[in-house]
Amino acid sequence: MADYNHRVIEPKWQQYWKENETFKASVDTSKPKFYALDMFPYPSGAGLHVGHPLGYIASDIVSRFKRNKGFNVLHPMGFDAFGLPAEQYAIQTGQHPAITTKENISRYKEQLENIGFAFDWDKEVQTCDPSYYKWTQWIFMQIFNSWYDYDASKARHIDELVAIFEKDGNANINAACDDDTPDFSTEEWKGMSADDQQLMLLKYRLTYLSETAVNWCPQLGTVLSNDEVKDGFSERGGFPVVRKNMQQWSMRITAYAERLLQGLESIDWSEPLKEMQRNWIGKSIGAELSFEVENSDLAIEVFTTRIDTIFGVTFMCVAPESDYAAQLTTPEQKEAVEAYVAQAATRSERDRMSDVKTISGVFTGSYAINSYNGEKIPVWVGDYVLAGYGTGAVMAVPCGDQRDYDFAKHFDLPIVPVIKDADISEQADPTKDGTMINSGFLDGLSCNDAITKAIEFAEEKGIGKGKINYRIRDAIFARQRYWGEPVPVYFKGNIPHLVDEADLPIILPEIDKYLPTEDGDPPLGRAENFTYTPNGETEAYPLELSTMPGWAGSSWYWYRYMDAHNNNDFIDKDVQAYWENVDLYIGGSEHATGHLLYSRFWNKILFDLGHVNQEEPFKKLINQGMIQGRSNFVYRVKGKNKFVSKGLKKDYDTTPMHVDVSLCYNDELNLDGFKNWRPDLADAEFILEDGKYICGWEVEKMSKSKYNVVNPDDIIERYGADTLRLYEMFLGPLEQFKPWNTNGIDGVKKFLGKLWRLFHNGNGEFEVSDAAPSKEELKSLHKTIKKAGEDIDRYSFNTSVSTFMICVNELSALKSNNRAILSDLLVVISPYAPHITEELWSLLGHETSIIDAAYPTYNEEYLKEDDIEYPVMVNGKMRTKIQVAADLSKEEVQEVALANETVQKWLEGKTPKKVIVVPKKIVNLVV
RNA sequence: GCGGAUGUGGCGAAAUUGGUAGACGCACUAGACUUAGGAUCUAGCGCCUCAGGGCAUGGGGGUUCGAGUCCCUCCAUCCGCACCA
Repeated sequence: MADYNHRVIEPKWQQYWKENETFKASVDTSKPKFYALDMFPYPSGAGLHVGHPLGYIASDIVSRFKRNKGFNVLHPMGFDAFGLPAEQYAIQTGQHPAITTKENISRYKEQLENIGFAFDWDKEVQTCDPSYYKWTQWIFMQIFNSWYDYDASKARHIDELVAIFEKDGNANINAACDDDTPDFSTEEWKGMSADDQQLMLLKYRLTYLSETAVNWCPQLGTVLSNDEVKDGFSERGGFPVVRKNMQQWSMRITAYAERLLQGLESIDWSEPLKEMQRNWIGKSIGAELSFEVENSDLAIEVFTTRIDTIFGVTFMCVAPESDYAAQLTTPEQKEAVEAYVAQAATRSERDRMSDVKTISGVFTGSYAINSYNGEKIPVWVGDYVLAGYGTGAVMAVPCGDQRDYDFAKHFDLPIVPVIKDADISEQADPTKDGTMINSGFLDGLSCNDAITKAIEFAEEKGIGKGKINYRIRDAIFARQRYWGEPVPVYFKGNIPHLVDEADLPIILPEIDKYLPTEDGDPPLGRAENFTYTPNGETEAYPLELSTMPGWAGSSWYWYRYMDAHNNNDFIDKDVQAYWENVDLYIGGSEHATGHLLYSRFWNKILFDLGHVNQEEPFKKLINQGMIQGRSNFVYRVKGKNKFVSKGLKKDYDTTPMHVDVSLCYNDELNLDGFKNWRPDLADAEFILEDGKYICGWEVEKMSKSKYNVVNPDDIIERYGADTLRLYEMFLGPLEQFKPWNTNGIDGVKKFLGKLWRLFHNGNGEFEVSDAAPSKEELKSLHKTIKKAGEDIDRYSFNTSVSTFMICVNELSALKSNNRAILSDLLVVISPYAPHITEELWSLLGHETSIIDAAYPTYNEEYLKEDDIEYPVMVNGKMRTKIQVAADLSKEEVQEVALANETVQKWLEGKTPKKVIVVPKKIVNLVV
């Protein structure tokens, strides 16, 4: 073999790894473990583009590096295979989503294999596989059988709750439950029918049924997720979407709000990502307060973070959707309020959000009593109050809250200042520093002291208490769709029961059409005999017709990889104890408040119930930046089939037009290719500059319609997988968003050619020397070993590629072909460019894969300089450079510097006040 | 509005702890070898200046012998949340 030929080498080694099961990982307690995980892809019909593998390449590099370092590495891959596009395709074509999914997966696998990843395919999981979703259903059952004990701060088995109810009723427990849960005694519990007991328990279970609003599209006959709805219309088809209440499964993630927040402190995630989760959880510390209503038994409950401003409350405001609105309206105001509520209901969520400037509201006719000063305050309905947050009612303090202020100004309600020196002539002042005025017994206190005092008062009078509120809502756990996991629940009457564990999995049934039934049931309603007969009974009961949401299968998959073929358990306890959790997780930040939050939630439940030994699933998380498309443009002269090169376009009236990026090389248009691209361009004419047609470009999202999609297969065919891998890393920092730009790829390809030539003589024959390595060679190598190792520790892959280039350049300059040097160098480069290094490694005569080679350690001895050059500065300005031996002390360097002629001249006989010698860097004399 | 990031040559970018800013690569220029190759090798490549030297990390100010890095302030771009009481 002569020249470096990736087309021969790469398939050869991919085949070798496959045959030898090189990447198979199993428990080995003699070695430390390392678990590298990628967010598994949804296999879409479009296949992979060059942006997808970015994170996989990074995790692959770390995996291979860790393996060379002696770790037992688990690096699996699988597919998040339930999802909407396959179902959509099924609705249109009638093809079963399983077939579409299977085809897409095999395409994805082929593409992934071409890149040479060190995946252990034996551990592959597919969420749509019954042997996988059996355990998703099993986990659902564990969650169903749990309740959350706030006193113990953990989930416990529902049987323990039943035992408590039997002993003490529910008076003494502090559990997460529905808001409308009544108090009951032991006797009352025992007096309930079995069904009523079940309905009561459902109010405590960590997954429960409740009425929730969904986006219902009557024309499509289906429920849509929030991101499928745009401005009140379905994204697909543009049909109107309405809010509709449906009985659905939810997961009580709110019970875990505090622990999800606290847990962030213990994990190594990026600050922006943690911040996103914190915002999503939305903790706010305040107080809950109840206001009596004049001439009524009702009380209005509010949540406030500023109870110190209680004396500044001049009105109350309730959300139009809240029950308060109807309850508090007096007969005189009935007509006005009903009209307002009806009008508010027609405005879509989005209208209300985008139109925050318009102030609207109406008086209910009722008055509340401020228990702190006995004052009568009017109760209004206003759509700036949200039904979904807090209690759906607020105490309005116009002096301290801008929305209350605007409302008060608009309806001419009083504004009472309660903080000294706050200027509220133009707007509210929400700041919390100052002393209280007009505030009765709070006068003279600071805001913080006033909060404490006001809460004490409320507690004494029994009208309120300190409270922590969270913004996070329970997660809806049902989709009225076909292509998802069936929920392992059947109904006796309206009471849900779990199927027997032995009957798992509940297989997704075949149906004739992937659409809802005529009477509006989900697609599963079409299945024949989709029923369940409990053990020992003869009657068949209907099964739940909703399927699980997309996030179900992805909320535990990292555990299944550890023990993918286990038929007896979702994971073997010992296997889990060995692999623990994920050491490095790489994926996009778009999952910040979805997958990553749900996964932490489920993991905590599994932890509480004793199924896993780690409370957090992902120790270290990196968000790889998206690779954007780099679109190319040609400029058509208006009204003509003539195109003008970018540099000359200012002289013409032109319209830009996307051109396929594969027709451009370094932004120069391939004219013949362009003419053949589309029939209407066959007789296109060009106005060239310097004989070339130069295209314009812009960074956009990679998409088919913009003709900027780059397929990794094309890059691999032309440049090779090793070049692709190195180049994606070389493109810039992993976390950064960056456009794909093939312009620089030649440099990386050249580097691999140079590496190849280090091992070959001028005739292209393999030739290495067995001579002892020279000092320069050792220095170059050890510098590289050190830098590459440090770079991986801080996930700086782009700088490592530079380091390799420098090393290869240095060795070429030294005409080095030393076996020992090159052998170590190969191991260092192998995580990045596995194929070429395997080939050269085997040419060196090694019989095992380079992935099992020991990573070389560097020796400081070789890194020492003979002489060090110190710039000598006087008052920070550079004067001269001195050469000194590397092992001189600071004082000795200082002496040499002071003795230097140029420096002497500058100092003009003066003695510097201060001399700063920075080791191996610089000498600075301060006069 | 709130929160978070980012800002360095023609371009992608380095600079890990405050210590010679621009490593490495692309593009560009010149040359060598060839006798067409999108090959390889060598050299040059921030700006100004005749030079000594000066100016440069979004703008302005500060701390320091010394600032891309720390502090204050303003500007621009991107992302997330958004009437959250």
